[in-house]
Amino acid sequence: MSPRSSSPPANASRSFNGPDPLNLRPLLLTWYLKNHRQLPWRGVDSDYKVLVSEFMLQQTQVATVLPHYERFLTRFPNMVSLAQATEEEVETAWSGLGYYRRARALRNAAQQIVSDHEAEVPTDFEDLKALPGVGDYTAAALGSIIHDEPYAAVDGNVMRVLTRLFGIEDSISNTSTQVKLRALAQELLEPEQAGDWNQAMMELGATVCAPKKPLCSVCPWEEHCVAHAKGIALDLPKKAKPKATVEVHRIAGVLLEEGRCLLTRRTEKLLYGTWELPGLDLDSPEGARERLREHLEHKLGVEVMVGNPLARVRHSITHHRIQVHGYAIKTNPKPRNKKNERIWASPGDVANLHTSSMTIKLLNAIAKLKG
DNA sequence: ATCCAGGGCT
DNA sequence: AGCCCTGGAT
Repeated sequence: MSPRSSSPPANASRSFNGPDPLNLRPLLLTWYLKNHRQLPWRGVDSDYKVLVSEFMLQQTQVATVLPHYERFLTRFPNMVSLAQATEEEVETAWSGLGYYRRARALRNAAQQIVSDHEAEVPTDFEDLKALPGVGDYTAAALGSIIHDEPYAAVDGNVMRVLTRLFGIEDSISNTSTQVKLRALAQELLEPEQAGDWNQAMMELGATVCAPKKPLCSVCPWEEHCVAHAKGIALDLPKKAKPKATVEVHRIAGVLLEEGRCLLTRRTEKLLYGTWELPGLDLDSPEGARERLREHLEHKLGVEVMVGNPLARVRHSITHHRIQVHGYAIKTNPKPRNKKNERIWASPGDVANLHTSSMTIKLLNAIAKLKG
């Protein structure tokens, strides 16, 4: 056994062992300035645009966000227009993006920014975190990108970069690991260029330090990366096992009349409040027809006849695997529109309602059938 | 068809 | 710790 107690770690002032920030920083920043993607919210002098982009980018990848971002900005061009919009208007503009709570939070955040911060995204970390829908990550992203405040932003990309760079094999599902990674990110941060630094970390994670196909040969940190040296990059980050999936059968009634389809408001927790074809969620498809008939007669208050299955689509939400069964329905008499509950919607109307991708998929399947 | 990426709230 | 959505990769 060789004695090792006599030599303290070279980086004793830091909470981690491994590459030195002073070496790492210029490598990443140079790489970023040369290689980053041109995105519509990058390099703009608009706190509002950054705010909208950060909310959309929560749990959502750039490619998915892009088309929604442009539409949303056209619809709500500035902080005040968003603050003054109704919840319904904002949800509609958010349709298809998912995690609809974010749309409501964003509107509420805009209202708070207008009323408490003179319509400008605040600078102080606690003020940022006090905004609805803003947690540690988003507060740091907004503060650094808009105001160049030295807050380290740690999202999933950054956690992947850090666990690989330092060869951290603890599960990132543990809160304690996340705390450790945030501290690490804060020490690594280039405090003079926090906005570029955070975006560089995320850009590296998104484009080079990818989950399945890391492009180590073009990584500015290749020679410093512990996981790369050990050949375990693909094994990191470690995370907890996902929950088992639950089967859900959505039994929906297709009421068609002169090119219009009857939609009602969803009352189940999943996708709550979105407009959809009327029906019910079941654990199994047993007795679907009869259950649907009872449900619709109760819900619509008319006599209901359930016909043939018209279409079937699949949709997965988190750990729910949903099979949507659409049955042809005849009623007597025809149910009437009812404000905020029932609407006979043309395809054009559907675009102006708060819907989910599940419903759009089913409507598309039916439209294809009918030609 | 399945797997998996991606933050905040309660 | 459990819950929420969509789409791209495989």
